[in-house]
This record gives sequence, structure tokens and C-alpha cells, in this order.
Amino acid sequence: MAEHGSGDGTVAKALAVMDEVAAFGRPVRFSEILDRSPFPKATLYRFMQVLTKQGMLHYDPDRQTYAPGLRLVRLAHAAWQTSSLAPIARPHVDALSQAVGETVHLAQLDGAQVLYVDKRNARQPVEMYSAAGKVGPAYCTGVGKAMLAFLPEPQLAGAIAQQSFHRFTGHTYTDETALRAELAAIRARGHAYDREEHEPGIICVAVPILTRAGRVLGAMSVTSTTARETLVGLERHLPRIRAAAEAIAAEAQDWRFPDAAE
Amino acid sequence: MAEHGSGDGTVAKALAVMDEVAAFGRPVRFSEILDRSPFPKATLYRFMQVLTKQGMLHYDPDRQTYAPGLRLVRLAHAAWQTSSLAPIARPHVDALSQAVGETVHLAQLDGAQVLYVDKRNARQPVEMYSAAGKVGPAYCTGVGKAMLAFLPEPQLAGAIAQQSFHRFTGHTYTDETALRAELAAIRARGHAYDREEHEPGIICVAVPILTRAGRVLGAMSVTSTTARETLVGLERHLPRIRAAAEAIAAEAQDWRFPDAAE
DNA sequence: TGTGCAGTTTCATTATTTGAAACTTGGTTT
DNA sequence: AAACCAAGTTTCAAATAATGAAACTGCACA
Repeated sequence: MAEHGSGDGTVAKALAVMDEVAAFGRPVRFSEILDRSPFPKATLYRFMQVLTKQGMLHYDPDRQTYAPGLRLVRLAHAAWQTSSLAPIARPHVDALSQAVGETVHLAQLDGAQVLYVDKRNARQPVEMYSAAGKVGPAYCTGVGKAMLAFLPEPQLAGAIAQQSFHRFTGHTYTDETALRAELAAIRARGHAYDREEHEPGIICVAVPILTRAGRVLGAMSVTSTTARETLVGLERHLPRIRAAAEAIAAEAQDWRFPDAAE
Repeated sequence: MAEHGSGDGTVAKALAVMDEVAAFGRPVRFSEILDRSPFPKATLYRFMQVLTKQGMLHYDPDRQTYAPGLRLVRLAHAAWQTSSLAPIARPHVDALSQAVGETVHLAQLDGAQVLYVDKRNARQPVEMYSAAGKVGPAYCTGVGKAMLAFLPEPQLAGAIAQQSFHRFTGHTYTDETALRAELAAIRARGHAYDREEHEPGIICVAVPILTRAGRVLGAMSVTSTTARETLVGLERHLPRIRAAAEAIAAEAQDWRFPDAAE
């Protein structure tokens, strides 16, 4: 089934093809897409022609392969700049990463998934699309749980319904009941932990970024490894993380994501 | 043959709407797009509905504004990973930026424009016109000229024809003749300079990334400011930059951008 | 209560998309 | 060298989706 509210419409179909190509993570032959596509050969062929002509796909004539095109990178830059928290959060993320010396993640909810929109590594100053654009599961990451915990019930139910509950490690929450208990604890506490739930050896402390009205804008986390740190050790950064999250929330809501007027 | 604008496919029209929205660089009202769009109200309205439903646009019901959606960021991540040099180049760019301590850019040619695909900031970052996904002019940037200089004539002519030759600073080359002379010098020398041609106070040294057959894959540059450095000073990094460019070229061509077999 | 504007819906008309099948191309087998 | 095969490309009548003028809604302001 389509991941997006797949309706009819030629545009939706073409975008489904884009997803298909992007999912491969490598240049791909026409027939490989054809195999996994509901469209007949001629139809798919025409779509890929159009998408290529439009710069959404890049065609390599020597290898006869298609890959996502560079027009996408340009469009995404606009998306990143105008619909993500990243540009607003940037100075705060910078300052936080300087102060704590660990990897910092900034994420937003995209449907039921976590979308990372910015990142600072422990060492290197700035990377961009290397992290921005990556998606991860919501139910077993610090930022994911921090956001889910503050979602209003109807949305939360929808998001939970879409979680895979795959067991990545021995610490992964693998059912709704366990996750909901964890979310209640997070709500009470104000921050979330990742206790090696997604990757062994990786731990983090995460806080949500909330408007004054309590609407979830995103989340931010400080990550480390069990080799270097403990959760208790990471917790000493909490005041700084909170302060950064609040600063981001304040700016974001004044500038770009205001709560609904009442 | 009927003439409705460009009578092209529906997909192309929808993408044109995406461009329109992205071009604003801020959330935008329906009527603002309507003003600049060849489509009648109902048609445009439906397009924006579909694009929103597809996650290509994000609609803010409170403000009644549209912005490029987060689905783009996800798709672009795939594009960046599979059709750009960045993932291959990454370790080399890291090492270079560590070694030289200045801002490093990795760029590719997207049509006649320079598309920045990766970047490492200097230890003390200077706010500057560039970032992954951003585009810039080819005729007045170090990376742009480094790539143009090694383009085969037919492509070069096409690219030059599309340059605006806008005079950004007193040093900008503003016509084809001057640019071609500069490109010849670059070809002879093997590397390009930016002598404050795009932004006052910003200088760089750039080298092309070429396959064994001489095909242009991209370019890499080390940038600084006149306040801190001179071109002669930057030149001492050339051996390192060259080495990095060659390493990237070697890996790229073995792995993903092979020259056409003969 | 009325006027104007921004956004939304309707529906008969029209043009675009569709896809089975035929065709072309380049490489491999007999 | 002829026959074969697989991958990719083109064709064309039928089916479907897009179109856009106009009517409608809801809201702000007079």
C-alpha cells in the first residue's frame, strides 16, 4: 500500500514512482521499477520520461539507470528553509553542541515517522543533508518518544497505529501498552530517554519543543554511547537542552509556527 | 495542439506550482500563487490540494499558507545520497577541512548552475552565501569556474549562454570573452581562484574533480576572507586539495560514475 | 443588512492518460 | 549468420482524468 494518502490523480502516481526510485538508494534500471510498480510498462515508461525531462530523475544513458534528480535537492533546500525548524533553531543547536560536546539532533514528526532536520556531530562543525532528510522510527528513538508523548490523543492513536514495533534491541518497546506507559512517564518527567532501544550502545536524552499552547513542534536530543557516557551523565546537560528547546519554541512561535488564535 | 500554456503533462504543471511555491522562500497564500500562475483558480486550487495531500506542500490552516513540504526533504536525501558526489567525498572533505581549518565546499554542475552538495565550516564560521542544496552562479565562483574550464566545448557553450553575467563586485567577469580567457588560464594552471568575484572579501582556491577520461564530476574549494588570508596563503593548501580531489575522483569513477566504456 | 474579497465546490465539456500489442534495439545462443 | 531473447520504445482507440466558468460559502468590515 502507498505510504501517503494515496489517492488517484496523475500527480500522485508520478510521485509514487519517485518514491519507488528513491527507495532503492542506488541508480536503478527501468525494469527494476517495473517489477515493483502497479503500472503497465508503457505508463511507467512515460512517467519516467516526464520525470527525467523535469529534472526530478536523472537518467544515465550509459548505464541505463535512473536516480533521484538534482531538482529535488534544490526544492528540498526551500522546504528545509521554510517549513522546518532548522533555520530558526540553528544558532541554538550550534551553541548547545559547543557546550555539551556531544552529538545533537533536531527532529520533527513527519506523519508517524521521525524526520531529522538538523544535526551536529560531536567533532565536525556542520553537516547538512547527511543527516537532514533521514527518517527514523518514532517509537524507539529519544526524539520520537519525546514528540509522541505530547501529542493530543487522536493524533497519537493515529501515529501509534503506524508504528512497526520492530524489536531492534532487547530494550525496544514492542507493543502499544508498553509504549503508552513509557509516554506517560515522559509526559510526567518532561523529557525522554533512549536506553539503547534503537541501536545497541547508543543512548540519548531528548526534550520536546512545544508552543505555549502545548503543540508539538519538534524535539531535540543529546546523544552519546555507553562506552563514553551514562544516562545519568547525560542528564547533567538537561538544563541546557531545555533552555535551548524553549528558546527555539519561543522564536518559532513568534515567527513561523504560531498557535491558532482564539 | 490546443494551446494551454505549455500543453505538457499534468505532472509538469504540478511541478511548476512547486517551483512557484519554493521560489517565495516563505509560507505563501493561495492568491499569491494564483497571481503569478497561468492556471485558473479552480485548477490551481486542485493542484495545491493534491500536492498538500501528497506531502509535497505543507498547509497551515491557521494562517492559510502553503510551504514546501517535508516529503521533499526525504526525497532529496535520497537524491543527495545516490546522485551526488557527497557520500563518496565525505571522508575526504572531512579530512581536508580538519587539515586546513577553512571552509570547504563540494559542488556539482546542475545545468548551468553550481549546486553545492556539501560543506564544512571553518573553525570560526563566517555567515556566507552557501549551503547544501543551495545554488549559485557558475561564472563567478571558484568551483563554478573550475568545472566550466574542463567542460567539452559544446556543453561549455551551452552553459555560458545561460550565465547572467551580473556584476556582483568590481572583480566579476561580465562577458564571455573575459570569462573564456580566465577559463583557459584555469585549464593551464589546473585550479581556479575566486578573487572576490561573487562577494566582497570572500576568496577561494578551487580544483575540479575529473575522471581519468577528463569528464567533470564536480569541484572542491577552500574558502576564506581577505581579512584572514590571501590567495597566495590559500595556495599552500593546494597539494592537499588536489590529493583529496583525486581520491574522490578515483573512488567515484570506480563506484558510481564510470566513464563510458569504449 | 449589505458589499467585497478569499477561498471552495460543481458539472458538462474537453483533452489527457491509459495500456495491450506491435515494434525496435542490442546482445546472446544455436 | 540466422534465430532468438530480453529490455526498452512507440502506437492508437478507448477510458479516464483534468478543466474552468460560474455559482457558492464564509468572513470581515462598513
